[in-house]
Amino acid sequence: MSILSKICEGARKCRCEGGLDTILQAAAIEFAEKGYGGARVDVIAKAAGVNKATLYYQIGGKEVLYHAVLEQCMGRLDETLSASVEAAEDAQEKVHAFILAFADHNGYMRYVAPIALREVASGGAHLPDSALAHMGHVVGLLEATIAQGVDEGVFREANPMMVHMMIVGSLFFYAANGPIRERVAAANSQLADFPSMEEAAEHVADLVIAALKRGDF
Amino acid sequence: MSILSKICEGARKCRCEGGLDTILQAAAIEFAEKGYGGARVDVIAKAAGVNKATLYYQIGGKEVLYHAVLEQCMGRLDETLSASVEAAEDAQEKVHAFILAFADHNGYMRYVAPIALREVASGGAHLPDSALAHMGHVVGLLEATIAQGVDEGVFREANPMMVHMMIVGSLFFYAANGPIRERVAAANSQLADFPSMEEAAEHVADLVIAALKRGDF
Amino acid sequence: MSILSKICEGARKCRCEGGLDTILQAAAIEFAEKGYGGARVDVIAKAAGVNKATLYYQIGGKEVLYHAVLEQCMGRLDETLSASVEAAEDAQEKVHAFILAFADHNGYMRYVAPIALREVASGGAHLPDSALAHMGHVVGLLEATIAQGVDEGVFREANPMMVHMMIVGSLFFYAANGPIRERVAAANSQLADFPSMEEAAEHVADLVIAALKRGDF
Amino acid sequence: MSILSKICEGARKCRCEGGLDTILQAAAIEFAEKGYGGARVDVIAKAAGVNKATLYYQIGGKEVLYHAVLEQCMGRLDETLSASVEAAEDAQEKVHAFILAFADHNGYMRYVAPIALREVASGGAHLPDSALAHMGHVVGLLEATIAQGVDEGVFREANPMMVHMMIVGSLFFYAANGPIRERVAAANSQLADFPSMEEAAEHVADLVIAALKRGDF
DNA sequence: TATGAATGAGTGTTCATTCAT
DNA sequence: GATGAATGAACACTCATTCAT
Repeated sequence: MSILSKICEGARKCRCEGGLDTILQAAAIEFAEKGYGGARVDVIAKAAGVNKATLYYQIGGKEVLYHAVLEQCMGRLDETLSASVEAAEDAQEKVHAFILAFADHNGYMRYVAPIALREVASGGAHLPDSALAHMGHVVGLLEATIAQGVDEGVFREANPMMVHMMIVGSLFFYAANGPIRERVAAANSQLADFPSMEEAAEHVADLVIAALKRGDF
Repeated sequence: MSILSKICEGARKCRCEGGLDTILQAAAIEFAEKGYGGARVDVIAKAAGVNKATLYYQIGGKEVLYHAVLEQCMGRLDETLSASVEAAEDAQEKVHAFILAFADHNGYMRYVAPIALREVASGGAHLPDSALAHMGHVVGLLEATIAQGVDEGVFREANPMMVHMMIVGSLFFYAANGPIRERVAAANSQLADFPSMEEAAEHVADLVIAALKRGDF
Repeated sequence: MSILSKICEGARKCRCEGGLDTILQAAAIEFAEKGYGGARVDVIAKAAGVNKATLYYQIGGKEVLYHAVLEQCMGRLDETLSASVEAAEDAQEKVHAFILAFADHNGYMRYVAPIALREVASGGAHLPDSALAHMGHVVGLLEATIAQGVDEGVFREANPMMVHMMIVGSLFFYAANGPIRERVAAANSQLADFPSMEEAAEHVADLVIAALKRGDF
Repeated sequence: MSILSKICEGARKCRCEGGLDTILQAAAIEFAEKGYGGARVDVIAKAAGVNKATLYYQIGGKEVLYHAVLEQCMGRLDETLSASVEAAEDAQEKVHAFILAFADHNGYMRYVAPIALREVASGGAHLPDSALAHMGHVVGLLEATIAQGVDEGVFREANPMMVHMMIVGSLFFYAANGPIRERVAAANSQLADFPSMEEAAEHVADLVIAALKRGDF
């Protein structure tokens, strides 16, 4: 059973303002900003408007909280992507839909990107298996889509993991990079003009689709 | 004046085993693994084989240490890339050289990638201007190379920042992703076969060069 | 609002042995013995029988603790003196009461004197305004009493600050000087016989009253 | 042998800028301002313009340094007072000379007063016997002077230690109290007018002489 | 269920002192 | 004799976690 389910399980009726979700959201923001090691449980509790002891009572500790956040993020991402891909018809559209849905992600990207980048940076030190399963499922989506494209005769064979890395790496990086990009641009006005997240996603889509057609992976 | 120079300035000769560089290396590893907030000065000192007070005498504090690490990383990266690009002739070769040099980076990639990913994740919260300058210079390299390619008639106009994000995001992500990739693969044997860092870099190079030719940025 | 009130404010109920007052007392003793710079928070916590973290939770830090001690000392002194002076009838009796009450001070003198001497020595470096207000009030008491004496025709005009310095300086000094006095006396038996604190206060009272009558200030 | 002599002894030829006296002066200022516990050896060394290790080589440690400072202060005070008293003729003049010389003390009062107040506050915890001997000698001076006054028929019998406390306490306190006095006065303009150190000393002299005549000690 | 209070184990940093040259 | 570098032992303060109600 996943961590989130365990937390939400049965009798745990959280009467606190906003319930468990408020806590998870506050935690996501804090973990995104400071990383696991730099995040403070006090800060999360205060931001969520609950007593620290209540947080412990409801969730169980810093690590459990972090796992729950990761799982929720990955789960929602998985859902969103699955739905988007399923809604598209042919392989090329599916890839396009995957990339755009990923880049948008209902606005969650704002804290999912930093958390994911940090998680990658730590080699997945805190990544629970349940989150990993979602990741595997997403790569599986891509795999199936590529296979479909090969069947359709539009794509060549490609390593789905490699394609995934390319998409995800670029987009997470671009999503989180805003503040730094602006500082670089402030120092060099020639670089001051960069695309929005959505435009960037379109570029990535063009690139990836072209590469899939050419067999560059 | 840069932080590193300030630290090294004048006669401050470190008699400890291996000198300042040992400390910086140990710090790089610790910061890479745990992030700024999770890194412990004690651990760095012990790994470097120096007394914690010596570290403070030589460097001055956790934040200064982190800045020095960042600066050294970025500086070396800047140097390596500049040299590689300069050694190549035409624009296409320059881009190829840039990407491969970036991916290799004398083995430093192992801790540069995690540090960079975390720094991006925190919005550059701890990024000193001197490190930023190196980043700007690297983007400038790419800008000049693209312009040269346009002159040569092989590339179309492209936003250099966007190109940079694409390359750097993918490669840092791929470089740091090893452990997670393996866990995903362990759970799904169909995904078990992925390219080495060098091969991945070649893929990225192919992709980027093709996109520059087509004008996909 | 004063520091002490801030600390005691609202529901912060100290469940530890003896409550906040035990901590303040332990702190007073440590600060009296070692001074601000030499006092150790660990020692205070241990002496008060509370965990160091509890002390921080309840009070907030070394400087706040010191301020709270100062404020409590000055506040109690102010109260005691005000009451004693008010209880006396004519000006001469008031001065006498002031001096004797000051010297006794419910046994608090033991640590108030050292703390005050050190505070004076540091030029009031750590003296909070709230403590200063109490001091001002005490000098005001003296001022009013002298004015009353002038009205009564028993005293001549005098600088109240000067009178205050004289009384307070002598008595604090005498109160704290016990151990040194004894060492001097041990080396020179002719000096071995000195008055008790109460007798000393009587001497000071005689002196000061005589001087006020003659107009020596 | 006294600490100072031991330090200055024989072969120790201090080549550093200003020699031992610069160090002692810097130390006196630091100890006066921060107290023993709050004083920092680094600060003293830097203020004296010598290397910290040199200070240790020449003097031997924080406590020895403090003892040396105390001894020098007390020694100079003893000398000054002895000379002043000896130069006066009758007992009343001697007391007057004693008090004025004490208050002036060649400008050393500025740091002698704080140091002495703190030393008293700590019960003489760091007071070396050699410094105590000087104190005993000074009290002896007063004793002899009072005896002379009794012989001359102008004074009555008095406890010399008590007289000493009175004089020294008031004057040290007044000397060090400047900054606090001004803060009190700033808050209550009626108290804003106080005598100079010299005038204060005259007041004290009047008081003490009158008391000695009346037999108030 | 919810929470103010309490705490053991750190955490970055400083200090008096010593070492090696 | 003089000094830059090195260090063990603190030191003020914090944190994740638990307790008592």
